[in-house]
Amino acid sequence: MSLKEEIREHYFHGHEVYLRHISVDCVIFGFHNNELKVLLLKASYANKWALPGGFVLKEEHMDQSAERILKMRTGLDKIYMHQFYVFSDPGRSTKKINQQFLKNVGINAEKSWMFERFITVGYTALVDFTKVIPVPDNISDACEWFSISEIPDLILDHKNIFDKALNNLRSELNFRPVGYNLLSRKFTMPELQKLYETILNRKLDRRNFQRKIEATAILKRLDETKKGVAHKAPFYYK
Amino acid sequence: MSLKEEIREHYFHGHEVYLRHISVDCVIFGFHNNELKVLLLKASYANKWALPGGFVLKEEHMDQSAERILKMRTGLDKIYMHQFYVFSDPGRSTKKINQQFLKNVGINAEKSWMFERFITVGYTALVDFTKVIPVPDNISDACEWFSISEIPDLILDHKNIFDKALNNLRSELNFRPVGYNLLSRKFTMPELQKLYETILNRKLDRRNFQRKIEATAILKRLDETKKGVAHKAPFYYK
DNA sequence: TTTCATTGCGTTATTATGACGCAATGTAAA
DNA sequence: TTTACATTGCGTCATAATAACGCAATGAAA
Repeated sequence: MSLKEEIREHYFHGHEVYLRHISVDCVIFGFHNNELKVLLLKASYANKWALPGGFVLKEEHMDQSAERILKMRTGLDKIYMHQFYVFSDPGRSTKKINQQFLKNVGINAEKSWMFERFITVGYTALVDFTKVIPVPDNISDACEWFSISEIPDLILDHKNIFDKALNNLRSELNFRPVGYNLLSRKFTMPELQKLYETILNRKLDRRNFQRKIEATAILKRLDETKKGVAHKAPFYYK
Repeated sequence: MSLKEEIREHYFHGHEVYLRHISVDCVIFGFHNNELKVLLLKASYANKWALPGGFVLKEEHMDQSAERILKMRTGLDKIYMHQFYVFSDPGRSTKKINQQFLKNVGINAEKSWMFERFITVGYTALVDFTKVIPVPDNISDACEWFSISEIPDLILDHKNIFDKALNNLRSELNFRPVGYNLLSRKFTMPELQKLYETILNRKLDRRNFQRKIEATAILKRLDETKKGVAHKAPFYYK
């Protein structure tokens, strides 16, 4: 099936496969070069970027939809995903953007389930940056990581969704040791601290940080040390 | 329009007014006689009880749907409602229960948007028990308060929804002074403490409790005292 | 060999939390 | 009228959690 046929199929018969009015948007966080990143898709039809999203199959749990979307965009499996908010502003109309998209690919449509109103559920995932192979979906031109300090223009209310996800991550970090899902299996304390500082957007005391992490998280210290600049840096893993 | 016609209208044409596949369920908490209560509807067609629920109008924000449902069941206006979770298990089929209901009222239907799968968003509200006038909806026989220690059999996954709401309330109470939305404008410290103890399901130290509340919440102490048994009980209001 | 940024492992001060003492109050019983 | 007593306001003290900082050891770079 050609891309155009796929799109036609989706717009004219997607409602036979997916639930109407409901979508899922994923805010996928990664960490690289001491920067917190988020995975975005290039929605060239709107000349903007977008969060990876999708729809809920008729017999599918929404958590599974989110995991399916994550898998398709990153290749990653069995990552814990967490719903954080429902966005239901009736003003978040996807109609215009879908019509523009169809026009671009040369499809005429008066009516489609995709023109109707959508309520979207936001999900977050914390992934190991190095394990991700970004794959755009078939209506996007690119799938790339963006530093959270340099988010481009996003379609619809995706900036709002992203902001809420980041706030959610920040508050969650305070009372759950969820951070090292963003790092590789092996990491040093300074690396973990840098990650926390980036997410929380403030400096932390090196010594207090180490104490607190060792108290709350179940980490195992390895004898191995890092080869780099100054002094030993024992490795930890979860 | 007769009730039967209303029901027929809802089952056969409701999807022209509401979004398909999406519902809202409200867990409305109150406090009375030193007990935490929840408002339930008698779904006699299933011989069980149910959370007050409803659907999302085509041009309505979901928060407004929840407020509309609250208003209809309690008469209360402008109460802050808070979404706490999306329930999307494909196993939560409303089809059977709706068919049973239609059979009871003597309507035949092969097809209806109400037979399709629903994803529901849970909302909580904390209300002043004394201000509520419970009103059943037109498919229920009663609307009553139940102590949370004596929840009857609930339809579908409503018990699960209720449990999640209660957990949500408990954890929220720890870091936000949200409790006195459940009390009248004027209340004493012992009353507020009893409320907290009921929600958290454990005893609290009287003196430490007072200290903490006065530290976190913006309460104003009145000169007025309670007429009752022993000693003065200064009144507070928010 | 020296320099120096970085790290591991501490101390001290401050604040938050939990457990409890005690005198004052005001209704109810004597 | 007097006494008893449950309850309240206001306090102390011990412990735990948090924040701020000292210092010697390390090991690559100068």
